[in-house]
Amino acid sequence: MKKLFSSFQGQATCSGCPHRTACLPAGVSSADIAQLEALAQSKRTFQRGDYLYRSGAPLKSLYAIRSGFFKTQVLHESGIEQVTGFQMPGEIIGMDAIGSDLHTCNAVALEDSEVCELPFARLEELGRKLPSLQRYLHRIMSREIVRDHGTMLLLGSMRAEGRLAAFLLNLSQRFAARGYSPSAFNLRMTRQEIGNYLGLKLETVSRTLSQFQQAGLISVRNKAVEIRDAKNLRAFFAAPL
Amino acid sequence: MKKLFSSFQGQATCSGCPHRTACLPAGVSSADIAQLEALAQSKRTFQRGDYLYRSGAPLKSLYAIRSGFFKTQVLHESGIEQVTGFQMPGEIIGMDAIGSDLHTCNAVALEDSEVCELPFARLEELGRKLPSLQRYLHRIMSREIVRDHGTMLLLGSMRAEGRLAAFLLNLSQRFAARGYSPSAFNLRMTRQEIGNYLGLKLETVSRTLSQFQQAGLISVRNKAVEIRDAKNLRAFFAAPL
DNA sequence: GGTAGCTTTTGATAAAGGTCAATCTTTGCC
DNA sequence: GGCAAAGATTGACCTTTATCAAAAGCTACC
Repeated sequence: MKKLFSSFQGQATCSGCPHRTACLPAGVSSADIAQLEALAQSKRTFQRGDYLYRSGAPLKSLYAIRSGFFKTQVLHESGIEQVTGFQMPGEIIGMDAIGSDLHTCNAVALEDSEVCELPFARLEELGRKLPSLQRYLHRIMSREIVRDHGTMLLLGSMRAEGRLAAFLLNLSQRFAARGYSPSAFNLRMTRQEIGNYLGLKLETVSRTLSQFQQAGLISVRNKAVEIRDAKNLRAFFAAPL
Repeated sequence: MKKLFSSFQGQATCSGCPHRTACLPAGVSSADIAQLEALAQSKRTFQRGDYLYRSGAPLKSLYAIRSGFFKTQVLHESGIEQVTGFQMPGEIIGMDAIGSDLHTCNAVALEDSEVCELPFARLEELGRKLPSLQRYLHRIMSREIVRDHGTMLLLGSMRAEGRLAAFLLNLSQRFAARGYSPSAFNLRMTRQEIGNYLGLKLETVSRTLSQFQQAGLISVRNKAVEIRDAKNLRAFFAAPL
């Protein structure tokens, strides 16, 4: 069989996964984990730039990120694109496709990554049998809606400083939730990608980061970021739009 | 029993509802409609400015809009707010609350309106019995995610003209889908609310509408809008951000 | 039916962020 | 290890949209 991208098929086990407390199993009662595990049978790997799925592709599965980083982007017919989010381990992606049975955005690996594949038809079916799984599925979809509302607030009501501050603090908090340092981490995306996500040009991202550094709020060197003054960074949430 | 806002309890019937083909029942096989109808037992009415729910309120129900118009808005601790959408008859709102069991935004009536109340616990339970309902619930949540991605694209990648053109065309298309004229309709929201939704100030909204009128693309007089040249309005989708 | 208070429009000015360009740094490949 | 390509920084300038202000149009309530 021909290999697509750099995918490889492997066995995924939730019980041994470091993200089991953040990922799907977190919402599923322990008695039912085995059935979920049976469903998440295959694991695929990706290299930087590989597509997990493309806009227009039929809905097959949801994907739990096991390692690595992804971005999702929507494309407009005019050629413009908008990054809609950055996803990290333990997060589930692909829910955009449920409404129309077609994916409506691209998901692209930002670094070498692994995902667990969750065939959606079987997930839905299993949800009918396991109320905890059904509930959890609803929860993660709702949370994506709430997250998107937060991004809309950023884009619609905050200036460049506020957007970037919120972005950095959000990454910090998500790293912390995974047991990594909340104050020192590496950005997996370029300034271009950050800017596209935040509705800013890459030059503005670069300038604003430099400005934060000047002010002693962070230190940046390329992709390496250290948050030095989270309190005052948080204070940038004020929106004179 | 004390009346909340201007609510009143009444009987909702899907079979006689003009929005049955757009609303929840559209996805539910006709044999199962009766069970859904039994669930949507109560109907509530609202006047302009009334809250359907508020941020922080516990999840109780989803709501199908039967008549009227709502806006949803998220609030930031700093006091800023962002309108996340405008909802019209046949649309379901309240899904923001499923993730945390608390509402994360306000829903406010823009004019006198009626909603059918769908108690969420019973909806979820019924979903386990009726695969078509389960599927439909998943679909509407996914569609809200996709809609939000579209709004993020507007906010992140388009200039004032593009945002407003997209906004008008989107309303047009949704009115058309409900059997109203796609070319002549009344805005239910103020310039202020449109601007808040689109990340623009009300003056910019007003100026851009005037500019569209000058160019012969639309005619506006207060809330009354007529789309005169949808083709060229569509051409404003180009994004020099 | 008149008046107070929104809402909308339009103008003048200012500020935020985009554009263009040059330079420097990092990364990846032969 | 060197070189090409991609990514990041910084500066000068310009466009877009916000801000402030004034006036006119609607709406609703007494």
